[in-house]
Amino acid sequence: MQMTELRKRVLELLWDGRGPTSAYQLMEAIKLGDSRPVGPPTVYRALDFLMAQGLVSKIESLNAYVPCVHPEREHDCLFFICSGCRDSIELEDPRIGGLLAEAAAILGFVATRRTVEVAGMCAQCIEAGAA
Amino acid sequence: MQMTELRKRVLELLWDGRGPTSAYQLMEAIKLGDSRPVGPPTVYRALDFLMAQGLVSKIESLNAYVPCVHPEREHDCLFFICSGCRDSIELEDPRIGGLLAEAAAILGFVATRRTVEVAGMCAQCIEAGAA
DNA sequence: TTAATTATGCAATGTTATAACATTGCGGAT
DNA sequence: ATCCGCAATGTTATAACATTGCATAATTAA
Repeated sequence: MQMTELRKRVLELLWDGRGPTSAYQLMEAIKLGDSRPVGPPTVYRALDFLMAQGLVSKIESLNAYVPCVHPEREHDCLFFICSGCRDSIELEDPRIGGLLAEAAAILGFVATRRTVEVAGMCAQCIEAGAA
Repeated sequence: MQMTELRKRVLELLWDGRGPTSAYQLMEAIKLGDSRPVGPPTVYRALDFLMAQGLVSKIESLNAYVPCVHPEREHDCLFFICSGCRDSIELEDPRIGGLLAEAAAILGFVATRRTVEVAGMCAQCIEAGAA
């Protein structure tokens, strides 16, 4: 289990990208770059690895991927996704995790993954008058 | 804007289904039933309508659809999705909506849609020893 | 009736993700 | 030295999910 060239490349592309990036966009970017082209499984495997390391999150409502802001910490990510600029804002709020844990406990449900996403429009895009 | 036969049929199938149902499963169910077969756009349009009415929610992390438990009320849905039985449990917790609204306000973000999903295993499946 | 709107049918295509199998390259054990 | 094991990647094909564009039918409004 190690950070190979390919995996590093995918992570860098995610950092460079402006907002959530789809697996196929990553493939395209790799093909255009210096590296040799890769197939879908290769990209998805790299993404799986990066997600397992907590370096990347998937935005389920977009089927796209973003680098995590706080790779070092355990992350209870919370995403705000702007339909104007297509970018996402990542926040942390332990209280939400707390409420979800509470609800899970009442149900006797053992949680393994959380998805909290809010779609809408960011302050800048509202300012800019994006409908 | 009305509840046509097709839309009613899709809603009934979602009610009858045990857990989140994909659009293609719905197509299959319609084909097997008495009605004449329909194509993907037809099913997706019916789902869009039902979601707009607040009768159905999409589970983003499954690409599948469930009927809403409280169609009448404004719904702040919160889904617990079991990887054992593939069923989902819908809850309401206004406090989560409150926290998300608070975070949005701080960002100046105008929210239009929320997705809160917790994956894991339900009490029954744990009991049954599903790994 | 006509015209406008809304709903559906249909074919093709686009997008996202995985299955199944083969290959490479590197480490250690015989 | 060679063989084996293993993680990573490559390759091909296909599964699964979703939309576009245009044509037709049904419903409503004037």
